[in-house]
Amino acid sequence: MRQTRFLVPTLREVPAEAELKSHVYLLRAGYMRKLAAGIYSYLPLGWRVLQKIQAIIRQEMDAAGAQEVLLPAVQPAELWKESGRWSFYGPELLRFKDRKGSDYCVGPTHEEVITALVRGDVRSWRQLPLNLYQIQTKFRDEMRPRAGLLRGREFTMKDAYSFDADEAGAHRSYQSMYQAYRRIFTRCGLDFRPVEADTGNIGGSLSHEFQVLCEAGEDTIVTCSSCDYAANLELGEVRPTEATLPDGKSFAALAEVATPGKRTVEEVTAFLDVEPRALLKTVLFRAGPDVVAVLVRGDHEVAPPKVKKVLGLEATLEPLEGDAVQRVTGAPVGFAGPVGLPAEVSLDKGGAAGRVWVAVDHAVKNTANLVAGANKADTHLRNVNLGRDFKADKVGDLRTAKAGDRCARCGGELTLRRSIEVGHVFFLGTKYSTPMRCVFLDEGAKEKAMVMGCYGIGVTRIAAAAIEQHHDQNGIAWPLPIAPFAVHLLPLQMNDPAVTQATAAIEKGLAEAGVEVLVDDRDERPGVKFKDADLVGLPVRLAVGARGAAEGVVELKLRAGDDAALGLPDLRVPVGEAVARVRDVLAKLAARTVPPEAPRA
RNA sequence: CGGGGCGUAGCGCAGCUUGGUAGCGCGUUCGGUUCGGGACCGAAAAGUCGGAGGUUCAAAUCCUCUCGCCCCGACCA
Repeated sequence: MRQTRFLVPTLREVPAEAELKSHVYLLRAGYMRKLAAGIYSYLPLGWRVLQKIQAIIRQEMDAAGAQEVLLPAVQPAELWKESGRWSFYGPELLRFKDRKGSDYCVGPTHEEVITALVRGDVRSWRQLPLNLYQIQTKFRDEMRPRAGLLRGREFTMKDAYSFDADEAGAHRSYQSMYQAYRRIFTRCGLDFRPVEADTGNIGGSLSHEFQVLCEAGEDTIVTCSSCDYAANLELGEVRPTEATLPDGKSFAALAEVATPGKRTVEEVTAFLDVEPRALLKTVLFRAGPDVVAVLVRGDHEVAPPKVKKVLGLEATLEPLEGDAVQRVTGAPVGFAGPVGLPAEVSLDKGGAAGRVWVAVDHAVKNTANLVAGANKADTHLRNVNLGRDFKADKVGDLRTAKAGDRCARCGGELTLRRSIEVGHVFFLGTKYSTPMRCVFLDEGAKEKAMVMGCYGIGVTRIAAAAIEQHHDQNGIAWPLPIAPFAVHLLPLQMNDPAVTQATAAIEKGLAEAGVEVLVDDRDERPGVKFKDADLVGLPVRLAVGARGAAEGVVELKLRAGDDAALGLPDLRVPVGEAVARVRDVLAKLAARTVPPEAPRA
């Protein structure tokens, strides 16, 4: 491809709107342009990258037995009312009316559509398992789009849905997708971790996220330094510390202390001159009609997904609002404590009474003589102890992990790292198939709900994440499999016959060898071409200069700068050998992103 | 949605405090000299100053209201 015939509008200056490197370079190097907040046009280079990523996804999905379909972007409200999400999804769902006044939405995800499709055409156990996927533009009206492609409102997603006859089959489908995802992200050149994740609003019982390690990410994951345990921060398990609790005789006497206006951990610790770890923090949640009082130490944070899991709750935990706190504790916000909490409470006036659960984190159990709220305005209690002063319905791991905590599996040290979620797999069970009557007849002619899984990949987000992991101060350095072209060929003087001849010969040779090459045939000075080549970030650069061309040599250089690592001690390559050398280098680069598992037949 | 910031030529910005001719750099076009890490000289095109209303003889500048964009917090591929 000749660059004079290819739209690559590079910018010398950083657009004011961009901050993150991936965002800056995608704009500066001419990969995309913004149309509105979180909505982008992909220019030829950008579209080639997305197509490369999509091709990898298609290969792996097909190899895993999934079939590609394309579902509508515009969806009728009826379907969403059937699943209940028309009212639950919230303002992220872009809704509109057609000319007849009927409600529609632009699909943010496709569980409803796929379930409606499958229930109509799949009736027999003989047709299962079934895995359908699509690569499509999604729209989510995000409250805050940011960082270019990392969080757009319109984005490209691969979503897959599996349907099985039973749980065991569904687990096989889940595992198959999990392995396919590992291969996909490896092939995209990403440094990632599969982590245990919360099932969130999509529901289900099992879920993993694929997180790309990167400081610019919005997520935090915990990883163990000794074993391969990794989880989303909100779920990362912590091994309880050794009990420091003295026996009952060492409990100091319970005592009230006046703490006028001191509500927060900071205020109370400063006022009483104690460490945060000497405090007991009581956080109240609403869980349906019930209340959950979660007790963690002052230096810890509650992890709601863990609480939900430990208590085995169905309902989601919502923070309890101020007047409800007053109703439960009899005190204003800031003075809640475990001592003397009611066993039952009616949250809403005249409403049914709900239970008050007390869930205690290990660290609270293992620490003696804590300071806690007294359930009385402007008052705290000293020397509060589990067992003597209050009882727990459940003791468990309820807090967010901190760096330096111990791994629950092996006792190794936990590390917190920032990351970008590029994929998510969910085991759904019958969450959608039961209410939407997606059923089949089993071998005994008995009607059963299909067991489902759903699997998403952020295609556009992969492009951004790859740049976050592969760039330097001069621009992008694409991993070969998703680079828009493999080779950037730079004739440095367009008026030198030896240069243009050598360039044409190499271009032809590469084309015949099936190597994708972009030729910078613009009448620009060498400096401009080098700068733009660094910015655009193609893996291999071939520079053809007048001096070299006269001697019959060109310069072969890797964008990532690790030429020596690939056995390229000398940048100068004879023109006649250039194509062979490039193929050799490309083969070595390609070997870097081959998944460890054996290729499929 | 809350908090902060910004809208002036394709991009980056100045001008606004103290109203009066719309400017600079880059890019673009034409001519010339250059040619291995964003060259130089000369000429040129290009802006309803985000929009609406108001104050004024006069508004990019002052006032009001709007729209858009970016960044920080609760969500997710």
